Amino acid sequence: MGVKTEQKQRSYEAIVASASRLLRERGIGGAKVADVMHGAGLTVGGFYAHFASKESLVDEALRATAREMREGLFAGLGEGGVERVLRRYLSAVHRDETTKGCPFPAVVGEVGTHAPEHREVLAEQLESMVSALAETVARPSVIPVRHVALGLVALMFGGLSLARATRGTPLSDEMLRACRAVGALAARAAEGTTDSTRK
Amino acid sequence: MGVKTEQKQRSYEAIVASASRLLRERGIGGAKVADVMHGAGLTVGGFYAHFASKESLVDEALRATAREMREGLFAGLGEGGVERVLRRYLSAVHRDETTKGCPFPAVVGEVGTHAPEHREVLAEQLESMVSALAETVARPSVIPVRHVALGLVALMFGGLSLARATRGTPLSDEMLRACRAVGALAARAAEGTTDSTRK
DNA sequence: TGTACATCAGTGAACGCGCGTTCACTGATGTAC
DNA sequence: TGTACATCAGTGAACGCGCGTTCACTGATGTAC
Repeated sequence: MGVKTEQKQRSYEAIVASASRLLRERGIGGAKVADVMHGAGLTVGGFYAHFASKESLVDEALRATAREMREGLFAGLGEGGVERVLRRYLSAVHRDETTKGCPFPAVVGEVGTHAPEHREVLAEQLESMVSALAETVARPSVIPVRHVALGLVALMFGGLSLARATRGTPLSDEMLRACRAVGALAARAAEGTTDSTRK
Repeated sequence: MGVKTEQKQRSYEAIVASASRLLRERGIGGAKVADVMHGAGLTVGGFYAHFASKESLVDEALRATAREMREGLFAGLGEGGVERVLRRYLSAVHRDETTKGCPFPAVVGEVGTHAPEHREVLAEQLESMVSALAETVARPSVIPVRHVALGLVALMFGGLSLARATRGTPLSDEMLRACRAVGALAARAAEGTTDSTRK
């Protein structure tokens, strides 16, 4: 097991890439096996030569997309990079390019309500994101750096999810803007900086 | 139209109440028509004497649950009540009682990915929540009160959604606690209060 | 070098199941005379 | 007061469709001799 020809490996990667797109765009239920295979240039029947079930494909795509997001979002950022992360994550581009970026808005609701089988993988990927974000939080901090990171992840995820769900209404852009402002405010307050009037 | 016997009106209310429970617990896709009717003490076939489609039931239940949440969450709170709202919303009880409370964690992901037909109703109910929360934000504020409310709603929604999706893992409780702290920090920072070391 | 056979990735139709919706029917209640 | 009929809320089986999964088959590639 684990031994694959090059051709099969290429197909496997095409399936994961297609699933990664569809999972973010349509969620777990919306990423249908036939559509995923079609997106990989293959047909339905071949799927089970690569994965034991749709469930394991979703887990794999969730890991792949979360890692990809971290690589883009935190690239070249260290301590003090929080505001840049907020601007990248809570941008109109990120909201509108639904096949790329963060997978959480498309899957968290489903995992919370009727797909607990993905809870472990989700928690593990969320933890990775929190840890990565914590690296960009300024020290010293008036509350634990990890708490700041957890709160900011909730704000970012919440803001993006709500902005996507209200796309096309005035609330959507407003939500992104407000979350960037409130996130920056919280980050600076945690830092202890009292210059709260800075533009 | 609009004319109903008392009996039919009672059945209608039982259906909406059942849908309100199931919608919050299982989301739009998980709130199946047969289950909703069974929860109301009726059978499937009778559904279409009350609603034109599942879609209109979901809209109705979304309005009902969001209103109910606002009535509980903001009851007896005025300006300066933000921290109490945060403690109520981001509590373990609210996370665990999935048939009650906020409907957003169960529906926002679906509306964003594959149920745009509920976008209008969702946006309207979200707007009501933002307005209600804005009433509890302290004035004067260093950024618009409405922006503070938008950011806090995103933080609250995001924190509750993530805590529910990771229920049972250590991350879940931690997320609630961190969001309460970061929310309070942001609210105080907006207020201009510099006493950021208050316990 | 050629022939027979094995291996392997992928195909596409079919299966089983669940869901929203429809519809002929039932049983209770009200009304005309 | 009793009988025939209309109305109305609800029943439960059936329909059509979509989805995850299975499976007999195909066509290409590799290997033995």
